[in-house]
Amino acid sequence: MTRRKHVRASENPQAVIAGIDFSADAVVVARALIGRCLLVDGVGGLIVETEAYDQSDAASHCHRGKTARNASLFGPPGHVYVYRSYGLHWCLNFVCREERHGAGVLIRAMEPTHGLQTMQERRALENPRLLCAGPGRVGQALAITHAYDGRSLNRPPFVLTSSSEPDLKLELQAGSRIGISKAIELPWRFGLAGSPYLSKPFRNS
DNA sequence: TCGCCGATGTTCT
DNA sequence: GAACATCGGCGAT
Repeated sequence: MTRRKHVRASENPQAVIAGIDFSADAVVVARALIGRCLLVDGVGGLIVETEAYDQSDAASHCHRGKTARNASLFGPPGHVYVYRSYGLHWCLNFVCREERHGAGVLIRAMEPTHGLQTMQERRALENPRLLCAGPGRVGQALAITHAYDGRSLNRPPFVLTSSSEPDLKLELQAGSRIGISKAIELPWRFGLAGSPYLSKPFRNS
């Protein structure tokens, strides 16, 4: 029997964080992230909405290759990619797949659980339901800036942990991604079913 | 409740 | 010059 050529992602232990193998496909990582707890300097909550972006996908920042802005998308998996959206908002992504390929998961919404008062002050907003309901809002609530671009999710200020109840069955929803005009047919938006903290409800299908 | 609009950095045509 | 992985405010329904 010949030696296996296929390199299992688990052979890259640095890419496994909180039980998630970030060298897997963006869709796999995007689904796995739902229900995980993300803290930045001790502030954050449960991830309830994500979107996957892949190099083969015309809507992705990495589709047209590496530039100064998206360089960290082509770096090691399990790191962070931060970009400025519409010149105003900082949006948080997790890099996945292998180096050189470029792929990531956009964190679109969270359920605030830690540092609620800090997030309310940063957002100048009381309503917990709207604190992290959208990628720009997540960036503001967690005080994300370009300074975090390229950092490892495995090191401070980032802490990514499994759910406190690992046996809990999370019901996931999938649908079209939001705010894009290309590749809208791909059902690469994922969310925690029934969560009131989503940026937008999922259409019933 | 809906839709338009302005703010504005990076990239592409 | 236009598009863009957005958001909040405003006026019209």
